[in-house]
Parts: sequence; structure tokens; C-alpha cells
Amino acid sequence: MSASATARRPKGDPPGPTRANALSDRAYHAIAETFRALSDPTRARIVHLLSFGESSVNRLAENLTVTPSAVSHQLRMLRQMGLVRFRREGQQALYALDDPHVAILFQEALEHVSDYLQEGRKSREWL
Amino acid sequence: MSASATARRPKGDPPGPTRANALSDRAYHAIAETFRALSDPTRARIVHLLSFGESSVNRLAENLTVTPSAVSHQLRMLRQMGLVRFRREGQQALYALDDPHVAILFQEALEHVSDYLQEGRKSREWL
DNA sequence: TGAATATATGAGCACCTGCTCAGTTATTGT
DNA sequence: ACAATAACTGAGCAGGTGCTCATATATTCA
Repeated sequence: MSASATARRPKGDPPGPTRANALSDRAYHAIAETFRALSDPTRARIVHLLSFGESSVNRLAENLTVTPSAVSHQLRMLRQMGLVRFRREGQQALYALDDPHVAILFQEALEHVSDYLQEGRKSREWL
Repeated sequence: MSASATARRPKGDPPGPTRANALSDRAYHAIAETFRALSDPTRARIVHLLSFGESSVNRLAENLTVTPSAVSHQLRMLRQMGLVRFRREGQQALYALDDPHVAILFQEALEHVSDYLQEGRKSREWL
């Protein structure tokens, strides 16, 4: 531990990540925040459904079997996190995904759990 | 709401996602769980550092400026979630990422926040 | 075996999350 | 203006999270 973070390691010191590889605190917090947006089953459901097109609050609530109030709360959170946008149409508020990265992230995670959980199963029929 | 989920919608009914598009509860929980693993800045740091190669608990603790105990707790969580594996080498426990999807997910999120936060900045120097 | 180092673990605590309930605001139609 | 419908919001609560501290376990070396 005598060498500074950027200096070469002493001989025989094991290789591996060092502080030099690290990103900034802000970056890690922003990344964690992004993942946190999708870290709740209800929000994951919402985002997934929205990947099929925009939807009103009530329609989401019906499909998710949760109260409109709960959906509204979660949508506000997703809005503040910049993952969804909305427009008013009459009395309804139509929500949609605001960032193409979000759907990609979701799809990637879906493939991850697909690989991870399908042991002993033929394909993805459990989805 | 008279039409079933799979039948065509009545005329004038707005388009959008329906229950037919939904995945199973298990799938959503598994996906949320995956995102939850990376939804904490400390775990995000750990995973990112491990993407450069395996590392011991103490080395991680030094680079992250947190106690070895805290790192150990988080590593256990990541282990239980199936994101990292470890092997003993002498007194040390060397941890490494256990799934290629994880690094991809992280990279995707990094690009997301990169797009999202770099407003007013030249490039990614803030990282 | 005994000391030193590395890691793991349990308890406890301050803080955060996601829900429901009740009440409010906004928009449309009469 | 009034009622009806859709959505939003704040308060409050049960449960979860991430940390520290103290302690236990594991491995190496003398």
C-alpha cells in the first residue's frame, strides 16, 4: 500500500481493478439511480407494458391489478427519473417511454433472467 | 372492458399495452431483482471494478473507501443474486463477475446516464 | 500451537420504499 | 354551474436496506 493509485504495482502484487479504473461518484450514483428505477416489480411491469406503446394510468392499473393511485405514484417516480414522459389527451394522461435505452436495458435483463432461471425448462415458456 | 384481452378492441378504444403482453409475475420479480442488484452505488462500484478483473475483498474496500465488512456484506448479496463468484487463494477471497450479461447491463446504463447527464458538457470527461 | 491477516457474519439502528386511504385538482359533458 | 370521470398528491405505516460494531471463522507462517 506504499505505491500511489496511479503508480505501477510492486512486483508480485496481484493484478486487478484499481482506483484508476473507477468512475466518479456522480456517475455511480446516476447509474445506480437508473437501475433503481427498474428495481421494483411494479415499475418493471409498467416499463415493460409501455414498451408496447403509450397507455393511460387506468389502463395500466387494470393490467397490473394495482390501484390507479399506486400506478400514479410510480409513474411520477419514473417521470422524475426521466424514463417516461406523458401528454394529456382529454381527461386521460397518456404515458410513454422517454428513452430508447430503457427498453434495451429491460430486454437485456430479461435475457439475463431467462438464461438464469430456465434451468430444467425447455425454452421461455415460463415467461 | 367487455372484450377479452386477446380479442380485437372495440372501435375507438385507444391502442396500447394489454394484459396479453404481460410476462409472468415470476419474470417481473426476477427482472426487478436483477436491477436491484445494481441499484446501490456501492454495489455498482463493485461490479464495475470487477469488470476489470477479479479482486480481493480488501482491495475493493480500499478502492471504494468503505470498510471490508461492508464490502463483504454486499459481495454476499451479489453472490446470492448470482452476479459474482469467488475462489479462495490463500487467505484471500478473489471475486469476479459470474455472468457476461452483468457487464453489458452496466455498460448500457453507463451510456444511458452519459447521454442523460452530459448536457452542457463537451464529452464524457465528467465520468 | 499461537499470532497475524483476511474474510464472514449477526445484531442493531437510522433511513428509505411502496403501499393504502383520504382528499384535491383537472377535464368533459349536461 | 354541477356532476362524473381521470389523475394527482400528502400523510402515515409496515417492511426493507445498508451501514457499523463486535465477534467468529479461516488460512498462513513462525
